[in-house]
Amino acid sequence: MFQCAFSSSVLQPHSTSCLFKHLFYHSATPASQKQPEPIYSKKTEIQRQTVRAHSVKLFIFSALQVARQLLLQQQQQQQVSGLKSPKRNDKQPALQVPVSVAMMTPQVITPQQMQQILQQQVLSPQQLQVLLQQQQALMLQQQQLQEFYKKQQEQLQLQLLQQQHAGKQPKEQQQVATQQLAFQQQLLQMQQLQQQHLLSLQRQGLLTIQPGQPALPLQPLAQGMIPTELQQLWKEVTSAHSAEETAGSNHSSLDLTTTCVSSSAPSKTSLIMNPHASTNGQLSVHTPKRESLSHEEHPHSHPLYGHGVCKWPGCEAVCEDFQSFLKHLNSEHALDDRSTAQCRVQMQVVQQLELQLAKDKERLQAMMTHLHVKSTEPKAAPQPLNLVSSVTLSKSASEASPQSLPHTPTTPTAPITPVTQGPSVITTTSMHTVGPIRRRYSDKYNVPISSDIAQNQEFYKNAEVRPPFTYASLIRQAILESPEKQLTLNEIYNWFTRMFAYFRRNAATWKNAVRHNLSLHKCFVRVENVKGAVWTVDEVEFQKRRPQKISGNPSLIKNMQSSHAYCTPLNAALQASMAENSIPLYTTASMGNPTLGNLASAIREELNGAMEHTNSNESDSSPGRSPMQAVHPVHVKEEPLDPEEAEGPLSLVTTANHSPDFDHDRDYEDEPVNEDME
DNA sequence: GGGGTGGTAAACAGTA
DNA sequence: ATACTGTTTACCACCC
Repeated sequence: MFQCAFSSSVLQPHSTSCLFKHLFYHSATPASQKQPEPIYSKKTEIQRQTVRAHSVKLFIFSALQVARQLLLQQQQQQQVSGLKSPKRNDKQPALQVPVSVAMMTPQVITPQQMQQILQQQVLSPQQLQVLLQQQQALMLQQQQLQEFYKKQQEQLQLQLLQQQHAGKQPKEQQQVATQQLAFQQQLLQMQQLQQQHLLSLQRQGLLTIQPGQPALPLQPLAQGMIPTELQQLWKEVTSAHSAEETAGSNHSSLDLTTTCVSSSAPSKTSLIMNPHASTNGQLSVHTPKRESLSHEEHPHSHPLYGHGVCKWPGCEAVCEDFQSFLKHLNSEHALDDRSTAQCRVQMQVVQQLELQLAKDKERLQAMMTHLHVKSTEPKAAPQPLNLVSSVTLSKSASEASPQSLPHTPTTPTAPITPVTQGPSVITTTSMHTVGPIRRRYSDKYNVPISSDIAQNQEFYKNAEVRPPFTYASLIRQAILESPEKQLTLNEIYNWFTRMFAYFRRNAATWKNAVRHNLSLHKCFVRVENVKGAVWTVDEVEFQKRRPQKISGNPSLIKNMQSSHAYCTPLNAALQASMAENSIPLYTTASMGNPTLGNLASAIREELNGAMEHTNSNESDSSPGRSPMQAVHPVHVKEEPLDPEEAEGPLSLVTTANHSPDFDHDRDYEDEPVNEDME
């Protein structure tokens, strides 16, 4: 603002280019890109402490207007009294001096003037302090610049004199001309930059310029520029800059002049995100000047304008052409509290999105790192199963997506069935639990392993989620999924690693557990084969122990038995059962709405076994085909991962809501009825 | 509190 | 000798 470039700058210009770079930097560099350089770190600090609020900004701006009037008088006095050296004024082209002086004499306010300001405008002590500090800095700066320009002028003068004395030396002439031209160009650039800020001010409503008013003099420098005009321009520039910086002080990426893509409608904020505006700061280069100049080349390049519609969030006003759009933008979306609030909202939105993006990136990186590590695991454990697992892993890696991570249970690849993913999606730490898990939730709560694995196949493959099933259930599933319904120990290992990312680590532990279970449970039968020993499943023995679990919920069994239709009653029973058992992991709060169908499948699967134990022959749910009819100890499943084919209970689920068909019942019905009645 | 179940660790033996 | 396979035991935890 008035503190801008010249205010506290300690610039020691050693060349005109340096000077103008400095100016250009302050005028063209968006607030979002500005780094707290020493030049104006003090300034920014003051800004942050004093002029952060918009109201304060406007207030100071008004004060600046007063100061500007005083400065105009001062400037005139300076011109009259001859601030410059008479020598320079003598032969120097008249146009250069005033311009340069104007350039070098920004709103330097004397303490007396400040007092006048105080008399006219009520300034708070803080504001006054700011102004005084600025004033001092400005005076310093002015002196430096004047000295600098003196030297420049003298140098030019000397060169001109040399030319005159030495006659026409085309080379030197050309050099001087080049210098002057460069200088003029730089000044012209400055004018353009000032014009940018004028336009910016216009857009922000801080400066009112009539359309027909030649407020943006673009005359060549040779035509001269009234110092007061330049001074005014400069003040506008600095004021505009202060506005920008003040507004941007809250957030590094906020540039009120350009990046205000905020949304008045919170629900639309994420959708309105302009891809161009999301470049975070790059748009800030899109200054009004460039708009005014470049939109003639690219008439519709404004990020807030497209397809004849104002893209200001929540606006969508139709603007026939770019000019009308600009008019609309300046009138409807001027710098006011509303727009500022919208920008702040958008700022927060962007912040959130950036945060989210950062998290997702980090997550992706972690996934890739993890998968990469896993892919190298076979080297450490050169086993056939690991080879297979590595192959599977590569596939999984290619399919891996951040959504598959357990942190994002709502994502597509995450387990669709909240029931089955309940224990899996709680936390990451829970998934990586190495210690003993005393209960396998799905086993306990009768979740069908086949359907769970089938539906959450990708999830289990990619996420190190411990499957909520006992080793016995998993082993059995692995064996039943095999074409021959028999697997070697190594093949079981292989299945574990292939199907579950969790079992790609701590191999010694879980393999020991697998062996332990194979030996411990009578349901696993070791069969000597030609190639060696294979393991099979004795479903009878396996089912013997399962009814125990559901026996704890006789009401559910009763409900099931009395139900002829599986849809609603089953779901109701399931919910009731959940309520009774107070299964926290299956609550909607933690996992979203559970898929009742899948829950029903869980119950159905378990009920198949339970009911077989209680009243297997009265399985009313399958009038045409009792579960026993579908029994086949070795059921070949070519597509074990297909939910419809993987296991009966799932089929029950999927079909139960449509028709009580048990064509696919083949899981627990495998065991003979007689043995179920045991 | 006891029994059943499940997970983990470990020892041990046999085998390739 | 080593790794794998298979058995067994022990301990602990959870649930009923």
